[in-house]
Amino acid sequence: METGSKNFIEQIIEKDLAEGTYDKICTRFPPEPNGYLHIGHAKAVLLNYGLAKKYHGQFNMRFDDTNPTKERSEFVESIKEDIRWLGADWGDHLYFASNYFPQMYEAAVKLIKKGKAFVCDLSAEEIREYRGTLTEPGKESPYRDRSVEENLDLFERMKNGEFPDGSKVLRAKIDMSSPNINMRDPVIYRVAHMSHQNTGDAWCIYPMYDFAHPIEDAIEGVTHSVCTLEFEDHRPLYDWVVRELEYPHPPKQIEFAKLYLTNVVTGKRYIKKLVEEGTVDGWDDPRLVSIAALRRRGFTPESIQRFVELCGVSKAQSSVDYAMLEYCIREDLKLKRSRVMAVLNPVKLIIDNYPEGQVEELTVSNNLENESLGTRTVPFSRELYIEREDFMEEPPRKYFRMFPGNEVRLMNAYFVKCTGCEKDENGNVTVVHGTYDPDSKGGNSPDGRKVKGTIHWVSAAQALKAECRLYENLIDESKGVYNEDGSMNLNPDSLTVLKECYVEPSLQGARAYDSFQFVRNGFFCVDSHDSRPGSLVFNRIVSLKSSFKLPAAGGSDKA
RNA sequence: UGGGCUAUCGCCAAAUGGUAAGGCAACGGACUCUGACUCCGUCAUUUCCUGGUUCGAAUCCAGGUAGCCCAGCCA
Repeated sequence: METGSKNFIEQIIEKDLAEGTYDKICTRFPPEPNGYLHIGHAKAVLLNYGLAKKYHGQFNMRFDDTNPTKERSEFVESIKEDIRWLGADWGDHLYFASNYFPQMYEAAVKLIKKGKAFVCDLSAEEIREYRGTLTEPGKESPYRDRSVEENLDLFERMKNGEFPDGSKVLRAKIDMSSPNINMRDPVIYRVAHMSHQNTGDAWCIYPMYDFAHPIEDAIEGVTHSVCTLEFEDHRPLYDWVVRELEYPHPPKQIEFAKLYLTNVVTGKRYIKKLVEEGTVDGWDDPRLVSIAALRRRGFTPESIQRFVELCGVSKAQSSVDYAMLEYCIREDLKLKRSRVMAVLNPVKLIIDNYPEGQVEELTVSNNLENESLGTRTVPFSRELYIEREDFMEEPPRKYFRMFPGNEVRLMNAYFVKCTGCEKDENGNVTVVHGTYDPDSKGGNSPDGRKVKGTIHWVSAAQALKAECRLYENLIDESKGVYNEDGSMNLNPDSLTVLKECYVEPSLQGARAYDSFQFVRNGFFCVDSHDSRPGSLVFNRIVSLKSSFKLPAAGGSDKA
C-alpha cells in the first residue's frame, strides 16, 4: 500500500546520496520544550524519522532550548513520551541545544574576529525602527563599525553579566538594505539574566534561533534539516551562518508545508488558550488533537503513522479532511479489536416465552473477521436491553429492525418476534415485548428462514453500567476554525455528551486504553483518567459510517 | 504596493516535454449475524487565467490572478 512515488524531500536526498554530497544522511526533530506536541508535530517527527530509517541514516532528537523564558523541563518529559509513543526511536541520539552553548559562544567570537558581527547598544525599539519596513530598506546601526577589539571585549562582558537585559545584543553584520528582513543585521545573541531549565545559571546570554540552529545541525552532523515553510525566508541566513563559520560538511535546510486539519484547533497558541480559559479540561482533553489527547481518546500510534503517510509531503499549504484521520483509526482497529455489544440508549426488551430466572452463557466470536482474537461468553436471559432506535411502533419503509409482528435476530443469540410494547402516560416506550424461537439458538433457524434485521443487546441483570463520552466537535464547522481577529468559532453546542449505557459483563476489568468496537456504535477506548472503583468510562474514538437514514418526518411516503 | 513560496477532482497528492496515478469523501450496485465491514462500479477530454514555443505542454517562456509567510532581543 505504498504510494510508490517519492516526495520532493526523498528526491533531494537520493540525489545527494547519488552525487556523494553526503555518505550517510542525518535528520532531526528539534522541538522547543514550551508546550505539548500535537498532530502537526507528529508529521514532522514521523517525516524526519521515516527519512532517516528509509535511507539508513541517523535520527536525532534534539531539544531546541535556547530561550529560557519559554521553556520548562516538564515539557521535555512530555515530548519525549509522546515521540516514543508515536514510534520514533532516537536511540542514543538525544541532544539539547543548550549543551552547545560553549561552541556557540566560540562561534560568535569567530564571527566577531572576522568582522562579521558587532555588539549593538540600540534598544529593542530602536532596532525595530532601524530595521526599516517590508518596502523600505533599513539603516545601519551607529554601533556597526566598532572595532574587533571593542566587540570582543563587550561581548565577553555581556557573557560575564556586566550588562542588564536588553541593554546590548550581538548582531550579525550582513546587509541593512536586503529585501529579506532576516538579513538586516539580525540579532544573534541577547542578554537574559535567567535560569535555564538545563544549564541553570551558567549563562546570561543566549543565542537566537537563526544563529543557533545551523550550528546545532552542523555540530551533530545533520545533513537534511527539514523544517516548515515559514522558515524559507530564513534559509539565506542559515546558509550564511554555516558558510561564515566554515563548517566542512554544511547541512541543508529543506522546508515543507505544515499539516492542517479541517475543523479542529491546531496551533500551540490556540490550544494553549483553550486550556487556560478552561474551555477544555487540559492538554489531553480528548476534543483536542494534541498527541496526549489522541492517545487518551484511543488513537493508536499505527493509525497516526498511517495518517501522516497518507497525507503526503509537499510545499502547498493545505488542510487535510478530518475524515482521513477517522478512516485511519477505523482501518487500524477494525481487525485488531473485539467487537462487543454495548447499548448506548437502552430500552428494555422482555422475552415473554423465555423461562424466568434462566441464564444462558453464549459463546461468541470476538471478531468474526479475525479468528485469532478468540471467543468470549455473553449471558442471555429473559430481560434484555436493546437500542431504543432498534424498535419502532410504526416503522417507516425499509426499516427492518423491531416493530410489532416483525422477527429479527438478536446478535449471536436467537430469533425474536416483536409482539408489542408498553408505554408511559406520555406515550414513551418503556418496555418492548417479544417471543423467541428456541430452535434458533446461535442466530440461525434450522428451517432456513431468514430475517432482515440483526440487533445488538445486553442482558439486563448481568450488564455492566458504564459511561460513554461522545465528543461533540469543539468547532462550529459551518464557520471554519478561526476568525480574522484570531478568535475561534467554538461550537455553541459543544459539550461532552456523557451517556449512561450498558455493556457486556466481559468488559469488566478493562484497562485504560483498551479499545473495542461497539457493534454499530463505533470504536471506544477505556478512559485513562477515571479510576473510580468499578467505574468504566469509554471515550468514543470514532463512529462507524451509517447509511440508514430514517425518512424525514412529514412523510415522503408516496409511491 | 519589498522579498520568499505555492496553485492538478469536494479534501490530500503523483506525473521531472510523450498524451492527467493513488488515497479520503461522495454516489450506485452486490454481499452481510446489524444498514458496519468487504467486494465491484462511477467520479479531471483537462492541471488558476491569457498568450507564446513545440509534432507534442500540468510540465518550457511571457504577462496576469489568487492564497500563504516575513518588519521578536520567539522558535
